[in-house]
Amino acid sequence: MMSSEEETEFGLYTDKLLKKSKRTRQRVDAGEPRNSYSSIPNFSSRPSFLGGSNNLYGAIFTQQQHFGLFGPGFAPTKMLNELLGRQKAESGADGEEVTKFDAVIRCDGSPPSGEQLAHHMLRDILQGRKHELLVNHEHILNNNNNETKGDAERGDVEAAVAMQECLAEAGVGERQQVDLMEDALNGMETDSLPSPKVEPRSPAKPEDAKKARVENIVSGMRSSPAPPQVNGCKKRKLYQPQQHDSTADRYIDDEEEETEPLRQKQVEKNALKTQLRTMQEQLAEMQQKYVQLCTRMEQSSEDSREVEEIPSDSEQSKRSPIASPVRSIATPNQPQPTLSQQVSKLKISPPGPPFHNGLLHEHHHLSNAAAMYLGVSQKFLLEQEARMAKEAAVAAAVSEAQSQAHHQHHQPPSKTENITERLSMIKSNVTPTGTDLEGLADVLKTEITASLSNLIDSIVTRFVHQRKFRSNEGTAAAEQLNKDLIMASQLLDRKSPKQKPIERPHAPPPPPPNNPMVNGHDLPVRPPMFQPPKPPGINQVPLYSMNHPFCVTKQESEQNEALSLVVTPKKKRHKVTDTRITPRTVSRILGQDGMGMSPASMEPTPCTSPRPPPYPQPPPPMLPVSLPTSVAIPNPGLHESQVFSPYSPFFHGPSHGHHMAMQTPSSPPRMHKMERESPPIHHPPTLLHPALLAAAQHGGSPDYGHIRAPSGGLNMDNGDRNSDCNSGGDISYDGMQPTISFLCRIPEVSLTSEHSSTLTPMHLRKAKLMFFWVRYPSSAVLKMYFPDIKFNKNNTAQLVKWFSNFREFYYIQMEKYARQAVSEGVKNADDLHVSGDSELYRVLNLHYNRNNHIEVPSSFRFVVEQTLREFFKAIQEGRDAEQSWKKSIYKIISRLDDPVPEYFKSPNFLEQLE
DNA sequence: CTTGTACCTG
DNA sequence: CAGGTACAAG
Repeated sequence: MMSSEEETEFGLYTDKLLKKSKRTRQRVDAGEPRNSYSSIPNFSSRPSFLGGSNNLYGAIFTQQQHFGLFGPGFAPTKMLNELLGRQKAESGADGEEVTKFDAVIRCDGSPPSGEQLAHHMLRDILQGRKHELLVNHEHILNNNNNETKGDAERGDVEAAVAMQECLAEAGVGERQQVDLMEDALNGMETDSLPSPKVEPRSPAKPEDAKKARVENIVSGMRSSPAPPQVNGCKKRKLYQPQQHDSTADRYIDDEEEETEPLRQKQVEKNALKTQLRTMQEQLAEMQQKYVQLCTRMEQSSEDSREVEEIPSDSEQSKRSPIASPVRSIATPNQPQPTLSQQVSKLKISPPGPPFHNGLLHEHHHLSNAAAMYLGVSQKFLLEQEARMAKEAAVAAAVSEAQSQAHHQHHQPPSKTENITERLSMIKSNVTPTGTDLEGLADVLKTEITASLSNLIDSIVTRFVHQRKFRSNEGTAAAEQLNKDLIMASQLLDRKSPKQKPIERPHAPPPPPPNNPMVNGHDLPVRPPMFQPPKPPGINQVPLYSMNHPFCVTKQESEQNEALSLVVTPKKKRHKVTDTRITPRTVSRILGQDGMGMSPASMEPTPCTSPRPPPYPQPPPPMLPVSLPTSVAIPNPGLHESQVFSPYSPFFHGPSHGHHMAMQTPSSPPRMHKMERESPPIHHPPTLLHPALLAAAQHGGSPDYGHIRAPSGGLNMDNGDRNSDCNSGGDISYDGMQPTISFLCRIPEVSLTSEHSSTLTPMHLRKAKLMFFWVRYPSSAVLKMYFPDIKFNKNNTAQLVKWFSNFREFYYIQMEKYARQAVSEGVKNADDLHVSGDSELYRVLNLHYNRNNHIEVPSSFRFVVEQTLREFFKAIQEGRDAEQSWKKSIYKIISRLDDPVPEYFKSPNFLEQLE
């Protein structure tokens, strides 16, 4: 069957080539049978795991697909929910939105007053009372007014002094709040306002003046026709313009949109500035609080564990660096630095010893996320300040009359009315002209809220996970099984991609507690990093928030391009460009040569099993047309061999060190004898990925301030609805929308997290890494390995296109180096070897694994070598003059696809690609 | 008509 | 890397 197929295939092709001389360019492989290489049953020359019985394994496959999807993260989610529910029941009448916080706080058993304070503060923030806090805090900052501190001192958390002050302030009566706020505003104007053009306040009747000022702020915020430029992201439409339009009309005054009163601008600026600053301070405080919580939880849960890392003393040293930036801001009687400076202080990511237990590591992780956020905010503020200054110069003509007109339109609030509430209310109804500022505020609010809740969720989840995991190592075995099944399914998928997914017949993995390990393969000795996958999305938000659009400012990042494309009415495919180096990678690369493996990568790397020597020898080099047909015959024996081959998770090869010849000598010979790798080593299979290990080791605190992470994950989420809907939705979107969509629609995007249809740069990286295993993945396989993507035609095509591009690059390189070898007089193709230090290899690695996220599987090197030899032979024989001479090579190479390691499906994997 | 691929171009 | 095209097969 195979041979006949070959003949017809080629015969047809050549016939058509002869017929159609019209097309000049040589079409090497157009119109190959659909997925002809990989979809042919048992086409692969590899031992066939599945034999011929597709149905049976198909069932397994589809079942395990869900298995893999839900994976270990499933149960924890449930547990979290249960925990939260229980805690809520216990907590009684507390607001619903604070349930999670309750759970968190009470995790350690005893909620001291400090945590109660934190609790209230969180609730305050969530409920929008932050304005009060902001203003009051500002009051503290400017006036060092400690009179109302009250019982804040009884808090037992010394690190949260600033927060406590803030909280204490928040506790004062409303009347006092009004005064405090007014004071704060005054102080703001006098102390922190760089521009002198402020209406001098009259000392005679301070009350009235202050009220008037407040009114000015209010009206100014409403009326300011700020240009739609936000943080340098040029002319993006702003957040929810329709909503603002509809509501704003009621407030638009006749004249107010014509000119911008400078003073109003300034006041507005100050108000927002203050708000932003305070929110950031609060965020920092929350971080701090979080650290404390982590520490407490750590202590409470560590009883039974060995307490190597964290003697209670180290807590102090660990907390202090975090608290210090906050204090530096909260410290009264200090000249207030500019807002951006303050933010930059906040941005300092807490150093401190690396903690290698999950919680503390998580703390670092999240703190970094928060730091990223702060960095984002800082950037915005810088730009905002710049813009404000410019506008101030432009709008030199201050129109007092206008501001007075505003006063008429908006009566001063009754005394009992909470000014801050009114502020917030008005803020939600500002005219579209002020939407840039407004959008910022909204985004900040949303983002902070979302980040906080996610932080907390994450903590709880981690905690629960740790608890559970310790008592239940059996999960490892389940994961192992899962992995194996996936491998099988992958092979199967290539052969019969048409399988329809079958509903998962039984419940997901979480094995019963106390279930001993089924087999001793996967020992619980996991590096901390690999906590059971978090419930989807728990960490997604922080991750995505790092890629906040604020980040992408002027630098025309490629991602910017994608975003702008989305904005344009014309529907375009998301351009997902990768390749920007992450901070961590920078340090890694700086430490070592470009190809050098990072220490992390030297860690046991499970699934990158070297190609086994007993591999069915590569097809007859000189006869590309006559492909081995034997593999077409289902061979049960091969099934066995596959199970126990190095590819199988159950295989345990020699356990000595594994050496990839990845060193990079100073002057690497492009090609040289390949040290046929000493016995292929296979490490005990784990789900641990080098990237994960790397993350665990480098997880400390990359300096996000220097180099921004690629702004991935920001592509418009509108892809959810499929392509056709995109164009319609795009118009109404604005620059803020991506963030909003990610942070506001947590239930949809984050908590369910899987199922954005947008391929992010992270996905691109992942796809590139996958290329090490598969050159010709079917779309079914691809879909399987991107479970977080809701596929439609567009993104499927995009993903397929990626691999097409990968191949293109790959073959170009191959041809290039093959020709070079020919020109250099290499005679025998067998003399060509590709080792880790080959230039070719380096080029490829740079392309597909630029940041050395993973250790390149030696199988890939083998494939490269084979490809190179094929090209070499073809060129040597002059076959390259023939039409479509590459086709045979492609065909050979297409059979060298390997199963992609299962951990590529892990949601964590994507995260670890940064 | 859809899918998959190669090829070329920007 | 994406757009676009030309193919060739289901």
